[in-house]
Formats: sequence, C-alpha cells, structure tokens
Amino acid sequence: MSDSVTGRIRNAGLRVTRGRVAAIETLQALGGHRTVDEIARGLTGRGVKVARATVFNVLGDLATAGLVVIADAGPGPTRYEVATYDHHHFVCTICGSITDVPCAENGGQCIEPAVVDGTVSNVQVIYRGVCSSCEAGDT
Amino acid sequence: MSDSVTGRIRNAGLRVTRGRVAAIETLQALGGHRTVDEIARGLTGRGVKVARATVFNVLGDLATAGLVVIADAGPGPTRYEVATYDHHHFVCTICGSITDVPCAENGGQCIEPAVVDGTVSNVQVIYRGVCSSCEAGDT
DNA sequence: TGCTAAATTGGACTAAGTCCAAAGAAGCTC
DNA sequence: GAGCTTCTTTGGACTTAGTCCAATTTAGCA
Ligand SMILES: [Mn+2]
Ligand SMILES: [Mn+2]
Ligand SMILES: [Zn+2]
Ligand SMILES: [Zn+2]
Repeated sequence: MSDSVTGRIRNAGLRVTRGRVAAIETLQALGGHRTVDEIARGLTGRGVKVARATVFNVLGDLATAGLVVIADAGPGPTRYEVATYDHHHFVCTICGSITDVPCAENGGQCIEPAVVDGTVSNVQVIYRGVCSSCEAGDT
Repeated sequence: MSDSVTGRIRNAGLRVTRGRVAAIETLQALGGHRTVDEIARGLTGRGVKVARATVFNVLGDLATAGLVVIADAGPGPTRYEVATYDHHHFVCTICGSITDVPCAENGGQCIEPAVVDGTVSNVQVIYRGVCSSCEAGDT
C-alpha cells in the first residue's frame, strides 16, 4: 500500500517497469494536460529512453489502471494528466488552453443524473469559451 | 428565410455550392453521428463527386455556421450531425455506439453554471457507460 | 538462478487531417 | 447575359496520431 509511484503502480496490479515509473514522474513534473509526444519528449529530456510505441502503451495501461486520466478536450491528440480529484475542463476556443473546473463546486453534484438506455459509469463535461487572458486581448 | 437546405445555407451567409447542399442532405439521410469519410462515401453513393479535402472544408464551414454540429465522443475521427435541438451524448465503452441525451430533461438545466476564469459559451457533456444492448450480452 | 508471462522495441503501416497553387464557380453590378 | 471579384474546390503531397507485429528484453516469482 505504498504511496510512492512504484507502489501505486504495483497496487494497481501492474508490473513496475522503468517506462511506467518514468512516465508518471514525467507527467507529474510537466504538469497539466499532455500529449503522448510531449511526454515522450519529457522522458528523453530526463535521459529515459523509451520507444514511442511504448509511451502509447504505457499511458494506455496507466489510464486503464486509473493512475492517469484522459483529459479529453475535443479534436487533436489525446491528452493525459495524473489522476487527482474529480474535475472537468474549460477549453479556450482561441488559445486552446485547458484549465481544470472542480466538479462539485458547492458540495453538490455539478450535473444531474441523465436518463439513458444503459448504465452510466462516468460523466465528462467540457466547457468551451474564451479564457480571461484571451478576453484581455493577449496576443 | 427559406427553410430548404439551400435557403439555410444562404441564410447562414455562405455561398450555395453543390458540395454544401449535398453534404447536408447526405448527413441528414445517413442520420446519426458521422465521420468525414462516412459522409464522403455517402456522397459518392449519391453520385456526387467531391474531393476529400472539400468534404473536410465543407463540414468545417457548416459547423462554424452552426448548420451541423460536432458530436464529440472522445478518441477517433470527428463526428458530425445535423444541428437540431440541444442535447448531449451517451457513448458505450463496449460497442462504441453514440446516442443522444436530451439536455434539459425536466424543463430545468441539466448542468449548473461553472465557475471558470473566462466566459463559457458552450457546454458539452459525454456520458460513458454500457448501453442496454451490450448489457444484454449482445455480441 | 532459472522460468514464464508480460512488456518493450523499432520500423513499417494505417488513419485522420492539413496545406497549397491552380482552376472553377457563386454572386454581385451593369 | 457579360464581366468582375471573391470564395470555393481540386487533387496530390505532406504531416500527425496512433496501431501492429515479430523479435528481444525484463519483472516477478519459485
Ligand atoms: Mn485536468
Ligand atoms: Mn447527437
Ligand atoms: Zn485563451
Ligand atoms: Zn454498447
């Protein structure tokens, strides 16, 4: 039940490999919502050599295990972030920035349960608009 | 103020071209949430010859004009649908099916306004889970 | 240490989408 | 309708995102 990166990977039932440890550490260090290629570059920067296909594999595995999360923001490459608290995203349609939006702002649910023909296990919300920086006219 | 496809395109301030008219008609006829390549095949099937790059252009333009809508469902190619009433989507994580979820089920807002650093102009919700057909064990 | 299942490798491959300069068409105005 | 301007289409090359696979390496266990 370790809380270290190694421990979290093992707890998730995954083998501890160089790539998995380094991917989480790199994603953590980079912060934010990152593409596979950004993470791959981050790994290279840290002197960790892993094949591109492996970075795809590793992030897919970590996502399945719930250690990282796909921060979907519409078109473009898939973006990952380290799993933390439950939140949604605000995407600026001008500069493309992605910022976190806490899910239950005032202690309640941010969204009503929907009536669907099946069972919902996860709800993802994307707020789109113009970020304050772009509103301020920042080029 | 015509309600025909031609009229709607013109009303939107766009030039009426063969490709634009045919794209809307094809998307309408196909129904559901379609990729550019599905629409391109639909066009070919109707005997309308348009370059693939044009199908991308046309759908982008129609989306900007609000005549079609991007039905985002996570990874994979962008999917379009003809603009109708406001709704969200339920995506089956097993079979990949996408079904509509009415936005304001009981007359209210389905989602609370979020506190973001900027101005939200659009909110998109993706419900993920298992559709009833997959729950029933359909292969 | 040795074994076995799981993971990585790298290179080829596919899919999704962009870009561009040249050619064509839509919507004016007269 | 002719002429003009601007927008749109074209098709082929190109880029980006991601998958696939057979050979090799490694993690975890006994
Ligand atoms: Mn986030
Ligand atoms: Mn829909
Ligand atoms: Zn912005
Ligand atoms: Zn299903």
